[in-house]
Amino acid sequence: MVGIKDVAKRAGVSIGTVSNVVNRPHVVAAATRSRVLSVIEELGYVRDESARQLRAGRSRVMGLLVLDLGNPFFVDVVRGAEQAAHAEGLNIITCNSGQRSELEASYLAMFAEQRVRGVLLSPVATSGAALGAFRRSGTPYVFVDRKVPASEASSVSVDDVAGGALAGRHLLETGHRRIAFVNGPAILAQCRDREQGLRNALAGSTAELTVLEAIGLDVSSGRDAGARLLGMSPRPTAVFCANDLQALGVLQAMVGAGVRVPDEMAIVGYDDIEFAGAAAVPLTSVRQPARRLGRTAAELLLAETSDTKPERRAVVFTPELVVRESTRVRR
Amino acid sequence: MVGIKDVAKRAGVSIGTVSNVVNRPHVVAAATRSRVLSVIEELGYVRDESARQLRAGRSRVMGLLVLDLGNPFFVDVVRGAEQAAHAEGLNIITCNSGQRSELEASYLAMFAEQRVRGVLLSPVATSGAALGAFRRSGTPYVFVDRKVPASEASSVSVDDVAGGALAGRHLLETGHRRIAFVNGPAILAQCRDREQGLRNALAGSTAELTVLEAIGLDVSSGRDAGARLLGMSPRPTAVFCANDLQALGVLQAMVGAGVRVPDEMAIVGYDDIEFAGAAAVPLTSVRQPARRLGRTAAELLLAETSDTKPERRAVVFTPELVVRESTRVRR
DNA sequence: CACCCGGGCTGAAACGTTTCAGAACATGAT
DNA sequence: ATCATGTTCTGAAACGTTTCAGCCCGGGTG
Repeated sequence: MVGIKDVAKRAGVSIGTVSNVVNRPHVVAAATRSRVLSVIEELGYVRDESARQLRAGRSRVMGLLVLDLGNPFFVDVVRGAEQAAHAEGLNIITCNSGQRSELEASYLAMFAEQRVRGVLLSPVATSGAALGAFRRSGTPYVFVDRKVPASEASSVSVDDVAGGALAGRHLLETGHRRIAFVNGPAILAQCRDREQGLRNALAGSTAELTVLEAIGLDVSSGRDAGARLLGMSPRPTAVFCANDLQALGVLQAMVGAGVRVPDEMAIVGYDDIEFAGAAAVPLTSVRQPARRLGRTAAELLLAETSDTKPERRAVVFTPELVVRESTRVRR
Repeated sequence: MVGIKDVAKRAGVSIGTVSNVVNRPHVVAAATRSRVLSVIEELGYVRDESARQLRAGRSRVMGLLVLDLGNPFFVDVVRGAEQAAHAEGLNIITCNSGQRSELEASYLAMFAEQRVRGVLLSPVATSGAALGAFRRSGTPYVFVDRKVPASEASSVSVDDVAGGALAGRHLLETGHRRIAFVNGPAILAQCRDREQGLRNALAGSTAELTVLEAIGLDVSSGRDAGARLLGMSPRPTAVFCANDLQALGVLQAMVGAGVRVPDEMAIVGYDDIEFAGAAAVPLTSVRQPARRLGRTAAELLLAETSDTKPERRAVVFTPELVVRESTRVRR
C-alpha cells in the first residue's frame, strides 16, 4: 500500500511537504505542488484516514443509529441528517439496531471505539447499561425522535402526545364512538405518548377505547391486530395505529375480509410515510417532519462539537394531521 | 481522553500487559488480569480503533453502498449483509448513494481512506471515473445486484432478463395483448435487462408493447407513468413496472381514476417488497431474494479478504413470480 | 553593509495502539 | 550447583499521518 513516504521519495521532497500539498496547498510553491500532485496521481496514493485521525484527534464521520431501517420514516431521518452533515464536510455512517438492545450496545461501542465526532441516537430506551457505558465514553450524542431533559443531552423530537390527540379529536369529529388503538412495544416512549394523547382527546367524550397490543411496529403486526379487530363484537368503527406500517397491515386485513374502509372501519396511521398516501385506500396519518428531524439533530450535534459549546437544547416539533380517504366521511 | 497508558500507570503494569489483557487475556496471570480489568472499568477506558487499525493494518468494518435506501429491497440487502458480517465479528457501515454519481464517488473515496476491509457495491454504473479511481485504491469489493465478468470482480446478482421474461409470460398467459412497460433510468442495467426479458417473452406473440420511460424508480414516478397510461388510447390492459415502488404509484393512479385492477388494468411489479403484498390490491411481483443477495455478497467479500484467496465468482440467483390479486383472472 | 523578514522547505516528535524480543523469576530435572 | 523450561511481564519499535520549530536563501530596509 503506497504511503506518503513513497510519494515524498518519488517527488524528491520531504513528507512534510507532501502533507502540506494535500492539506494546505497554498503554503507550497506552485511548481513543487504540481509535481507532487502528479506523483500522487501516478502512484494512486490514498490518504490513510486512521493515521490522520490518530494524529488529528478528531474524526470526520458522524454516527447515526436508528431503530428500524425498514420503516421509511427513519430513512427520511437518515436523509435529513446526511444533508446537514455533508454541508459541513462530514460523512454519516448509518447503523440499524432493529430495536434490539444488544445490537444497539454493539454499535454504540463501535462508535465510541471509532471516536466518531458524535452520534445521533434513536434508542430503544433512554436508560440502561449500554447507554450508560456509552455516556461514560464521552462521545457527544443527540437523541433523535426522543425527548430527554436538556440537562442530560440535546434532543430533537416530535410531540407524540399532541399527535395522538390530533388523531383522537379527528375520529371524534368524524362521529366515531367505538375506537381501537393498535399499540407497539410499550418500551418505546413514542408508543406510550401516542396512547396518552389519544386518551386525553377522548377523555370527557362518550367514546369507548379498546387497546390492542401489537408485537412490533411493522406490517405483519398490523395484520395480526387487524385480524383481532375483525373478531371483536361489537366491532369498533375506527382504529388508530401507532405507526403507518401497522395501519397498512390493518388495512390489508380489512380489505381481505371485505370490510369497507372507511365506511365500516376508519383507519388513522402515524408518520405519513410515502406508502400511506400511495395505498389504494390512502391513509389518514399524523405527519412528522422526518427529514427536518434528522437535519436539526445533525445541526445540534455539529454545534455541540464546535469550539463554542452552546447550551443543550430539547427541540420539539409539532405534528400535523393529514386527512385522506381512510377516514373520509361519506354521505 | 483516557488511554492505555493511564490504565497501565494506575494498575502498576506496563502498557504491553494492558494490551495483552484486552487482546490475549490467557497470556496474563489471573491476578494481574482482574486488577487491570477493574482499572479499565474504573477509568472507563475505551480502545481507540484508529490507533489499533493503524498498527494492525486491517480494519474491522465493511462498507456497503446502496442505490436507494428508500427502496425496501435494498433495506433487505442491508439486513442480509449485516447478518453475514456480524457472524464474522465485522461491523457494516451503510451509505446511500441515492443514484447520484457524485455521492457514490464521495463515499467510495471515504471507504478507501478508511481502509475498510472491503466494500459491497451496488453502483450506478459499472464503469466511470469514480469507480476507476476506487479500483486503483486496491480496496476489495463485490458487486451487489449487478453482474460483471468474474475476471473483474466477484458479483452477486439476480437474473433480470429471466425476471422480465417471467412477467411477460405471465401476462401473455392471462390473456393480455396490449401491454405497457414502465421503465426506470436506462443507465441502470437492471432496467435494461428487465425490458429485454419482457421483449424476449413477447417475441413471437401477437402482443403489442408500449414502453413508458419514468424518471426514477420511486412511487411518484409510478404515479406519473400511471397518468400517462390513463391517457392512452387504446389503453393497454396490463402494465409491468421495473420495480414495486413504480407499480404502487401506477396502482394509486388507477384507483384514483376509478379504473379497476386487475379487471381493466393488470399490474405486475418487481422486487416483491413487503408493501407489494400489503397493498389493498396486492401486487403480483417478481421476487428477488434480497436478504440472500446481501448475505452471499458479504460472504464472498469475507472469503476474498481471507488468507486463502479463492477465485472470484459471479453468483446469479433466479427470480420467482409471485401471483396476487393485481393480475388475477376473474370469470 | 548589517539586519530583518518572509516564503519555502526539512526533520523530528507525537498520536495510541500492537507485537515481539528478551528480561526476570520460579520450577523441576540432572 | 547447573541447566533447561516455562510463565509472566517489560520496553521499545513500528504503523502513517500532521504539525511545528527551525534552516536556508533572496530581497527589502535602515
